[in-house]
Amino acid sequence: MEFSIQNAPQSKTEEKMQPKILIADDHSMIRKGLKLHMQLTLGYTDIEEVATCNGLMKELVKNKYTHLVLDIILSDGSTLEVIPNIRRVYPDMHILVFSMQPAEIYGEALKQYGINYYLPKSVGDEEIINILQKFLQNEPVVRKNNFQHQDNPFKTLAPRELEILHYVLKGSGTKEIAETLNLKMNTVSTMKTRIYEKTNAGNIKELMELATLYNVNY
Amino acid sequence: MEFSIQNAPQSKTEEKMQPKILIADDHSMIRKGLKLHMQLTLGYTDIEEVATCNGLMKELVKNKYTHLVLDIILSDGSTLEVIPNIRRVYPDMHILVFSMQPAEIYGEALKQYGINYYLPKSVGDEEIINILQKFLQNEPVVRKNNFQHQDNPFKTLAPRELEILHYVLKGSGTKEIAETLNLKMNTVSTMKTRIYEKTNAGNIKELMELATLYNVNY
DNA sequence: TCGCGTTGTAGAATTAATTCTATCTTACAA
DNA sequence: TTGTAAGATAGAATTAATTCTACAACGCGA
Repeated sequence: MEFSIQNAPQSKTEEKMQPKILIADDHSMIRKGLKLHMQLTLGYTDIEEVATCNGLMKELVKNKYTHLVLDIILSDGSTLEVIPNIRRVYPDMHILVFSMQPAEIYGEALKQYGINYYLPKSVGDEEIINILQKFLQNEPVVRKNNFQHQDNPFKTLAPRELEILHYVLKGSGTKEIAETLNLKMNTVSTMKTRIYEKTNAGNIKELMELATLYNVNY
Repeated sequence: MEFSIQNAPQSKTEEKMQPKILIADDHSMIRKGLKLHMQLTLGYTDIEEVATCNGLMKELVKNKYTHLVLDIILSDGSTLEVIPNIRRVYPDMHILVFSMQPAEIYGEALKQYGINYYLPKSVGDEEIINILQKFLQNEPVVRKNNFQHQDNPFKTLAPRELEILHYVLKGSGTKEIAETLNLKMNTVSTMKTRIYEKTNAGNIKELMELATLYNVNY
């Protein structure tokens, strides 16, 4: 995961401007926590909050914001759906995604959208404040990319493995797959093992998440 | 869902005591939000926080608390697992569960554990403060049980079954779950069977989809 | 063209998981 | 208050799944 490149400040004017911050999250306590923390600990005062994608878009046309803190999943949809629109209309907007999902899952997608700040909700208080501070001062965040799957992990799967994958993702059991494809169970097991190795998934859940992420419908 | 019965204050002494509050949640921003809000808005000052079940139990023996605010799922397990222990050792403890799960799912289980306060994270700021206030003043909370979703297949699950479900949805295997919860594999299997029966799910995929649909996720 | 990694397949051995049955407890309705 | 259902737990038997090993076929780079 690579989050080190950061948008340069667009102009002298903006650089001096106090950030105007908008938080979008469907949990009011997260919004309050972020807001109070930014106000009390970091000293930023100009902070608004919304709970929905709809509210987010409305608020954006109503006021000029410089920084957005977005959760991914809101009650009326995913911000992933609206980020491209936001990017189109406000190309200079600074966006930080603050989500429950681990960075590995959405990192790829977010990079494509030019999102350089990603903060998992699970990290500690100090780190949150630390990253937020950098974000609001438009400082780049350097992330150690201790492990990166630059590439779609499914593209290394052999044809038969993809076939097996299809049934696995459908929820079929080993025996059932073996019967359907006229194979021995150990054959199917072997291929399942290879699928898990190649995708680095640790269990069905992870495999399904990866498949969703990379749009592997098969 | 019926949350109207409330523990009576245990004694005159306790009634006058300032509540000593412990928050358990795995998201630091939720903890901070709750804490700051309780301090700034409600004026309670004696508030500690922990992130794990383990930390929760340790903190409970270290200090005498009167009120607990608990998320259900922490990184090292479900508080459903420790609530019975807490109840045994501290029968008078006031407990409020503050969770992402809809009340319909866990409500039954929590009622069995004598938890009378349930607060979904999705509700608004004002309501959170309102319920928290009542909780901390040991006032009963009356809930309108006008909720739909009679057909929610998860609401028929027993407490232990919900616990098992949690691990199943995480992708854990039967053996792993058995070891984690100190059970025999056949016990876990039996409960998995019941979960599948009650939810009418035919395989893990369907179970996960149902869980997503009904918002029963970690 | 040779060799080596990948693919597709299984046998044998082993381990994980389920099923079927049963016990004990508790809650609850008759 | 008593019988019955639901819940939580396993033992024994059985079945499903994995692992470890192997091997033939294919493809491709040196």
